[in-house]
Amino acid sequence: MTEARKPGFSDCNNATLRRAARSLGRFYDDALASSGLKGTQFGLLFQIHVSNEPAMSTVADALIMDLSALGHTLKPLIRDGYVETFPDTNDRRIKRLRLTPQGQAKLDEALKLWSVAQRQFEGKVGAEQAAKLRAALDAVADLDLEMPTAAPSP
Amino acid sequence: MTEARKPGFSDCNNATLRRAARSLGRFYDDALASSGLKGTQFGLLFQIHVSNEPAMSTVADALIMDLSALGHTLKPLIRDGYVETFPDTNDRRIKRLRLTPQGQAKLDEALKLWSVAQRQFEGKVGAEQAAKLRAALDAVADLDLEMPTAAPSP
DNA sequence: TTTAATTAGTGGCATATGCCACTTTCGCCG
DNA sequence: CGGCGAAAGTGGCATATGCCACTAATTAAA
Repeated sequence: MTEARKPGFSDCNNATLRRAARSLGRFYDDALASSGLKGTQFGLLFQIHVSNEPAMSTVADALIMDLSALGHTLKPLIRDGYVETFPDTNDRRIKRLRLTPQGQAKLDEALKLWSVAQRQFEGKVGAEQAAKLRAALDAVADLDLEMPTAAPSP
Repeated sequence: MTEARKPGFSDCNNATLRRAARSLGRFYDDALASSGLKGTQFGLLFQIHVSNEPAMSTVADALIMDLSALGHTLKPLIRDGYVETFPDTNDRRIKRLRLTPQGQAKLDEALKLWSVAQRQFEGKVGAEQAAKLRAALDAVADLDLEMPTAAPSP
């Protein structure tokens, strides 16, 4: 036996990941609080900002997020006038996204707050280490995980 | 020139972590689907299982979760008869938690499904690597992060 | 011991996410 | 061309999480 495992911390990769996400999420949320944005909203605005008037499905894909979940998450941002949608000229199914001027301004404001949190975090764990962790997380996120369900392809 | 670069989306530790959590969460959720439990519920049942009739605040603490959030998350599990509460004999403020026999059975059932997912995951990234990642995540979760902008304590 | 400060939970409100059932469009055939 | 299956979104339902305001019970002060 290795050691007396502390009774409470499971080996579950998922549980560990969620726990860390809750912890870090609160930190970033606190940092962004004065802007009125949550960490997720900031991330979403940023993703739209760096994309080229992306379709909703494109953003959902990039963030590995359910399309309907994206739709829901987008609502408060549209309601508050930070994001607007407009139809694709070629495919009427597609709704493209872009930041409004206010959205752009809000993002700029939030970026300042974000960078403080980011520096704070990297100061604690080290920029190197943080980069490595992000790389590992991206690798995990992009894994092609599939449960060995019955009947793969007949 | 330290500037002139837009912080790539992937530079945000929080966004990267959430993205990975969404991805992995879906995988574990899929694996547990037939049990009717979500990954978070499984984790919560497990935490209660390995603890000794813990108080709600103890569980919330272990999972780095807001106490009220725990209360909400607990509701469906109590409603479905997997968890029950009972008052602490010494401190009437405290509500302790335990699994019901059905909860225990459901956990046993879910553990089988979970281990398949867990093996699947570790088969992809390697058990060593997975353990390292969990350690890194636990370290991040337990960091004492605080924004320096907080009011100076007199 | 009466009171102030703290701790444990609850309930309400708001966002975050997912799945499923539908609807509208497209693109691809036969 | 007409129909069919895939793709993009929407809306509803349910869980996941947090914060805030409030209540009840304890403990530390005065």
